[in-house]
Amino acid sequence: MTIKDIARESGYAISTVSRALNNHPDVSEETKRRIAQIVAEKGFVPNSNARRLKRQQGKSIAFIVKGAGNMFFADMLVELERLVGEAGFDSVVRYLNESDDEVAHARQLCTELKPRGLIFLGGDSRNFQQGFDQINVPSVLTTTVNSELNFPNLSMVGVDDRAAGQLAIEYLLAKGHRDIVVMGSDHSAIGPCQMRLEGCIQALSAHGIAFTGDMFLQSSFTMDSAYAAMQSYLKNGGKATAVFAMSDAMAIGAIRALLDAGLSVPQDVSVIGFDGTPLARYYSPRLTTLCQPAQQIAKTSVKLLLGCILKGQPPKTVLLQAKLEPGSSVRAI
Amino acid sequence: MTIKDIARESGYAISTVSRALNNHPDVSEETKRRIAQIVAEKGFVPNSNARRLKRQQGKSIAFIVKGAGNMFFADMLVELERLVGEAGFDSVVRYLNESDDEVAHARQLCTELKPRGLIFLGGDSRNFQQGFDQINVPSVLTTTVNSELNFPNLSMVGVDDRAAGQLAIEYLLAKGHRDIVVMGSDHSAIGPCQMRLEGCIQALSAHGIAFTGDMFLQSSFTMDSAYAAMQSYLKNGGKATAVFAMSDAMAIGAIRALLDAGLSVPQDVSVIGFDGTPLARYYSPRLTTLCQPAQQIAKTSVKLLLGCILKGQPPKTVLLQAKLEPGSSVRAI
DNA sequence: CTGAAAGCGCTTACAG
DNA sequence: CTGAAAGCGCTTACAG
Repeated sequence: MTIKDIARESGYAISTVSRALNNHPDVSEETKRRIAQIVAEKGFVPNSNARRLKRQQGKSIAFIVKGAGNMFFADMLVELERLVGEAGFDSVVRYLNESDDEVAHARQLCTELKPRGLIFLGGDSRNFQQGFDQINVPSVLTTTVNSELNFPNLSMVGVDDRAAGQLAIEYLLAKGHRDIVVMGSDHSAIGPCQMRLEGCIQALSAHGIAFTGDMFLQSSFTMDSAYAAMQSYLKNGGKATAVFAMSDAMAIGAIRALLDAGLSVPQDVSVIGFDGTPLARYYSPRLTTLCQPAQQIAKTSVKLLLGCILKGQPPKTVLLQAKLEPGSSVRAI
Repeated sequence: MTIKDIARESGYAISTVSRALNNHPDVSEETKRRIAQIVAEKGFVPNSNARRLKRQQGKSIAFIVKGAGNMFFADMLVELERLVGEAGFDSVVRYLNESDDEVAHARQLCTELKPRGLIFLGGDSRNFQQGFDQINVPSVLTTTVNSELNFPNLSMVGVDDRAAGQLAIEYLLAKGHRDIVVMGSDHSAIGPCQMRLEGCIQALSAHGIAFTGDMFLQSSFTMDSAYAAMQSYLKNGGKATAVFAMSDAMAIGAIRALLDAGLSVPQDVSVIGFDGTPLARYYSPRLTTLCQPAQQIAKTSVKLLLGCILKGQPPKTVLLQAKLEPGSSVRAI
């Protein structure tokens, strides 16, 4: 079943059928209607390979996701796909490990798929600095903004990570905690973790507490990894009264390790997460967390991307604020 | 940069370049090497649209997922994508609502994308009975097996849902519970819920307990929906001492509702989940759950699918057993 | 082992 | 408003 069959069936030429299918302005309504009817009758769907070959570009947006197990990204992704779908784009998703080079993968994807746009969920600025200049489709780096990144086709949408890190620590300080530990991924990578950590350090030093290396627990953004990190911290005699984990998944992994060590949360140790995933509200204890405005991030990301693709608008950087959502995983001491 | 450029650059004809690119047997090693070198040098990647248009089929496997928020499916999907990726296939994912007709969507996807195979995560037998005969690519219905489904291109891999339902109830009965409530999605749909419920009813009646409609709480496979279902059950004076929820997400939603009503788990109410997602181990209380062998299901599904696609093997039905994983969300009374 | 040529199913100037 | 024709970048019989 091809456009040829529809042409024969309807009595119109192939080109007219094509135009009708694409809702081209200069086809009479009558013709459009008759062709639409036959198309519906036969259940015809245009071959997207042929279409893309001609158009020399797909109708797709590619998503590059760093960390397949990242709950926050997973939730975001569903929303993002819904939004681009509404705008008539297909979406293709590529999952990467946290350590993979997302920009190199994106370059490959571009030559392969010719997507109209790219959305990165998570990313390391160093990779962008090194290779993003070879990418020329409109892109948005979502959930991270780094002011050092400056490309004519890259928008950024995310929360103010430094302010959020500061907020987390100030909250714990206000609750009387002095012995605080921060859990994040590799902070030498220039990304949200580094920014959040900077905020932490700033807040701590404003209260006369010097940040030292043993106050940082390294973990990837998974429950398993956080569990292991917290377990080894405790084994080494760690005695913090509060933990700031840079994702809800990390927080949950850490809490499990605390519970398994016979400690309770928040009686013995307070824990604050990051992201504000639905799970934070459902976990027990209900997680105190820095809530990222996921809906707004998703909506803004898609809006900016479509603006670039469809209207040639310049890229933009949108910085949103994370909001502290109190749960019951932190207590005052 | 097209195959034409490579042809000019290398001095070979387009057709030879194409054959070299596809590692066709009757191209001399020497030629292959020289062409490979130029391809690497130029960073040439064949246009997959043109390729697919010619071949009249993609190199992709399509995944149809019912329920974007289903944690179990999400974890499965990552593993499935990894496996088909290793075998050299692309994967494309389509998320559907629980109420959508997955077979109708699959049909559309087939004409659009010409995938080599289909993997359904979740599915309603009625939809298959009605429309699957129009799908002719090798497919597997994963996480559900229904003996009434019989198609020459449909494999099924999943746990014995009836036995699993029985197991859950027998466990609760053995712990002394008599007042048990079952939470699942629409059980008039012919699917895993119905099968599990049948197992439940069988186990109950073997112990002299008649199953009545008020012992079933309907909910979709999300935390939110389970929360609402449990909340309204409690509001109506529900007094069960144990809940069997047909997914871990449901169990977590139900637990939150119990906690919010001032009840504690498992002291006041015991809860048993289903799936054995990683979260079950991390939740507190650690969830008692019927663990599906996700790795094995994924591996088997991909093996069967590739067998059908690559070697023309007939479809198979593989029934695995769920295993009760004790946590601390159930107590003996 | 290699080349010239047809054709996959569309879209889109160009003509009318 | 509609049609005839070229061509997107590949693959693959067919011929040599």
